[in-house]
Amino acid sequence: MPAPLETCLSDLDCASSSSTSDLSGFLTDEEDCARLQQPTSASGPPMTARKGSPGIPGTSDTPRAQDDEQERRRRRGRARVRSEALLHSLRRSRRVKANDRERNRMHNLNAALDALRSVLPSFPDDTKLTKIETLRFAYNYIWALAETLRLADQGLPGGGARERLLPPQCAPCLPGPPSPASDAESWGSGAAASPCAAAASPLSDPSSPAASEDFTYGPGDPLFSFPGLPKDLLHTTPCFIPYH
DNA sequence: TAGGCCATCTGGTCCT
DNA sequence: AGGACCAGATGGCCTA
Repeated sequence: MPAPLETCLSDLDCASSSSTSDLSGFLTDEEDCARLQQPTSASGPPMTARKGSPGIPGTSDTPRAQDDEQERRRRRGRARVRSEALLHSLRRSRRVKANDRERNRMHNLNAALDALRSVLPSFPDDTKLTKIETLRFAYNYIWALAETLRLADQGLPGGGARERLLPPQCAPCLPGPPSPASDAESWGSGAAASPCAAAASPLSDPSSPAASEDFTYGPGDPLFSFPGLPKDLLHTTPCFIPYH
């Protein structure tokens, strides 16, 4: 694992050549490095030209002391350029990795949406639902299915109502193994993670959005046409997701 | 050509 | 600290 960014940068605060010698790989072009430190190196001798001993205190105005001071400035400048390059490189590397994760996450989300589309009734023209249409349609579809079950359980004896009323497209909602069309991993391993788990609850609940008068579906709305469901049910159910 | 949809990048925030 | 999640920005593609 790479060292934390802050650690790397604090290591670079020191301008000595020994502390930066292992970072030269981050700069691909030493010439660029030298160019970027213009303020102190515009016309000075090369770094290796340093000769003689460090300046003696009290003699900093001698030509040799001035050369040493210039050399120290140049080294600090080079170290700063290297540290900025390292910072940029590490930030860039983390950004690229984060972008990759984000891309994967969105791909997984799209795969889940595709799985959802696959268990929804398809339209005759096979038009692919957009994301928002898929979510609204699924919401309405689940609501209508559960409402159908509720009415069927009220009016029909025995437990056959489900099998008779559920359209074949909703096989994953029936008890038993999940449909091959749905990727079990996309929904998680637990039963609660199943898309069918969400279908059961909100419909008979008086507090459900279904009971709200706020939303109504428009006549002929294609997203409210469910094959296999009683028409009179569809024409009396409120749509609690606004559809424009 | 405007508007809708989408993929991707990005920085911020939250969570483990 | 690193990953997940989120929302905003941006640009490409398509269609009416």
